[in-house]
Amino acid sequence: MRAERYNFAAAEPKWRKTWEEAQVFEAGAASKKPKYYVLEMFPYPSGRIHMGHVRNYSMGDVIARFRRAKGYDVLHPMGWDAFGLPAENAAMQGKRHPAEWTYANIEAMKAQLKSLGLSLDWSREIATCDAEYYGRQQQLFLDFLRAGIVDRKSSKVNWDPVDHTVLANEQVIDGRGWRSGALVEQRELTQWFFKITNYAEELLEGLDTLDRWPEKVRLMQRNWIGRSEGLLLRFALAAPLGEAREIEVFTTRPDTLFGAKFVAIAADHPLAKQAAADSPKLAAFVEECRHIGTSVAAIETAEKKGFDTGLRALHPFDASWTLPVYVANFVLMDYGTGAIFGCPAHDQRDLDFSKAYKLGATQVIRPEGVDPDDFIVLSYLELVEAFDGDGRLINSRFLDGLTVAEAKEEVAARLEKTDLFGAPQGKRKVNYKLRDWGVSRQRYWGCPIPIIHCESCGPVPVPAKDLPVKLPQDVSFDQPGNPLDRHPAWKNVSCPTCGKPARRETDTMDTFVDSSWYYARFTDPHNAGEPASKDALARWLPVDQYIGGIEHAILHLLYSRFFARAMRDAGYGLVAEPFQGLFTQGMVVHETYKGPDGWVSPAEVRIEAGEGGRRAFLISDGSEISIGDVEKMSKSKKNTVDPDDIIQSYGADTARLFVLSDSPPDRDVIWSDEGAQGAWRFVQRLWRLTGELGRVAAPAGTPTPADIGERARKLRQVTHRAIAAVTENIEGLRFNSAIARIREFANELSAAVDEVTEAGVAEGGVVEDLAFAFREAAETLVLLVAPMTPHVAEECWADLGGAGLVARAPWPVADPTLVVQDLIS
RNA sequence: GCGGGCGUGGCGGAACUGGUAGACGCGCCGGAUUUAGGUUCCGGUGACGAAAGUCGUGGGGGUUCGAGUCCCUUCGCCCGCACCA
Repeated sequence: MRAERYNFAAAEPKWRKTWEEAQVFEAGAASKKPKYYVLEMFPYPSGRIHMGHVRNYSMGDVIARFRRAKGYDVLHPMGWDAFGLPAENAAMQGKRHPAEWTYANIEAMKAQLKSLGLSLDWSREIATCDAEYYGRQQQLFLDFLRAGIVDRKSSKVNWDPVDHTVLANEQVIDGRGWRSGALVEQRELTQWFFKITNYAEELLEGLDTLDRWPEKVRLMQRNWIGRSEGLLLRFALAAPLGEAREIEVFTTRPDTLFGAKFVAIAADHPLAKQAAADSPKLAAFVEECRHIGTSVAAIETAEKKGFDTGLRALHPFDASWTLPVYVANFVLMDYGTGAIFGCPAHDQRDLDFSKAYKLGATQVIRPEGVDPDDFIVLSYLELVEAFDGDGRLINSRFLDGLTVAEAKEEVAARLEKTDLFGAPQGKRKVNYKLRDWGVSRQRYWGCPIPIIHCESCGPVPVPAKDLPVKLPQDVSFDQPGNPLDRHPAWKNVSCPTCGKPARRETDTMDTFVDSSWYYARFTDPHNAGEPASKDALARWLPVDQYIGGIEHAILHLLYSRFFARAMRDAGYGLVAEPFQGLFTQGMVVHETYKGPDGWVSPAEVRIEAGEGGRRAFLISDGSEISIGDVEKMSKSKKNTVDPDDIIQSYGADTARLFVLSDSPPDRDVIWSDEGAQGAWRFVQRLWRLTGELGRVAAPAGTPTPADIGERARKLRQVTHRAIAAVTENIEGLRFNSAIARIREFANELSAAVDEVTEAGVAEGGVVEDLAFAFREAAETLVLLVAPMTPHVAEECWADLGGAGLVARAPWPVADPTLVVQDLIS
């Protein structure tokens, strides 16, 4: 007896068990098929999944199921980005060991993810905190070291005083630590670096090949790499200061050299420090510059300030022409050489500075087709905007009349031939904003850097046979800092080379290292001898479709792109671009509620809708509260919805359907209970409609009747047009449109059933051709909706008497002759 | 400042290379069913109009037989980067 309502609570676990037992989702079973690798950014095991995860993984699952149906061998794995600070913080507060905390969270989240019915290959599960994983990462580190991609150098680092660790430049936002929010201090430390700058050009060029990435992300990376072509140029000092007799600057505008009015150096520039030694006032100014914040507000409001060092620089083309040397607050030590020459007429900052210190300005470039009288100013104080466009050179001696490009070339060519202190005075240089990636972190819960420091031999790699260097379990978190540093038994070892007493490197790797190669590990997740076999990498990489949040547009994605190249150069034969297609999904947002005592969670709120609009009331006492803006789900605003609650009351299919419908996947989707109910109704409707269709459809396996009548042909057209449209929409990742089209198809089928029922054809069996068309329509509906709502699809499929599992059924193919529109004049 | 995205009913949003604007859903209105429903089913729903019809894709202009879509111009919102020489 067919149940009137679809019972998700019984059906969902049943089908998940069936899939698992049949190992439907394990990759590599049929390697003759073409491969398709779909990957969603793996989660941090915080303990609970949130709606963002549901959305992210539902999208990936639609793609995985769709591709599987299209005949691909699909790799769709899942794992855990399991190292990181929260585990240590939890350890400090809750007295639980980070490992215990992390693995418990993984278990809890895994159960939640499983309840969503995702078509994941769990046999490939990895956690970055497993020695099985991080041991291979240590191997990679040593491979990179051998390949010259790892460096150890003393450098100024960003020190987070709250988290007691070093941060990469990418992890400093507005001068504050990205996690702690603490003001970052500068410290001089010896650190391990990955030489990502060696790959700057390649990483930049590679962006052009990524035509399935969002333009926005490619641009963000391009800006981050920050390539600029220019000239390194040395100014001789009129009189030496101690040993120093020159200043080197970097410029992208050597053409404006005859418009130079001053040279400016950063407050941290060695020359500034030297000059400050003899001048208390200059020293005070240098100190002041240090304290100016680098926040957005500070930069916008900061005046251009400077201080004359008293030094004078000689113009490269005219030794009788001296330029004052200023320390200036707008010159950055960590870009270029930390020194510039200022051309006020053609650079806004230089103009502001020049006006403040009365340094003058000479216009040396005039746009073409402009009346000189309209362009040339009598006094530079009349200049409001520096002209940085194209034109021809004026007031520039031998450069006069040349274009900007020609003048750049001319100046570079001349200065490359000019000698200054035994070397060419100028040198063409491509400069990048990108810095080397400092990976040392003074934390416990991370991948140990596999190095032993020996007084005689220096830093010695841990021999391959001793990998993995495992984290010790017996550590304490009763004081700040790195517990590894306070663990003598672990720390003190003998040197692998000379056998003398030595100590282990106690720093661990930045957790971004862990996530920079996990996509590669998934191809061969349990390989105990190497990160992954060449065969496995060759079989599966690159990832065909990667899905995740825009927040990783720079860090994670750039590091991963770097790692793929580094692994290639270390002999793993990886392809350069790890992610062929990238999709950045929008957030799940929810309206907020505020009562007299602050934010109220949706679970405590009852919504009443009427002609006066929607109103919110507290369930507890019935008092009315206000409805606020729709915002990103967050604990602070209490506007979160727990996926578990939704799955409990509506089932996984409903949750999946809703996060995929309504909004385009790259935009935010507003979660609302009304919307969830809409999805719920459709899941129920699928079941009901399948029953109705089953009543008028031919039995499974009925061959196409020779004679197709008009009514049947119309129905087949409806079916095949739906196939074509839904297929196209899923391929284009327009899941919202795909679902809309499926609902439309369902509406059309309802109408068709009504029609035949009214016409009386249904009772006692419809005619053969129509019964066949209904059979086709019913199966098609189930097949099309299966990637989104896989459980109910299986239930309907079984009810229709379909062969095998929907999860294994091939995707329907649209008949072109049925898809073409009838001509309308 | 530089860059990216967007502007369509009460709301989220459809509309392929120009071809019936508003698919699909939410909400709302009406009806039905039920011992019982915040969760079921059916119908209606851009605006104005009694109707025929007219007007409608941020504003203005243009190309075209035909424009949400193409061109010019203008207004507004969101996001990212930012003293990078």
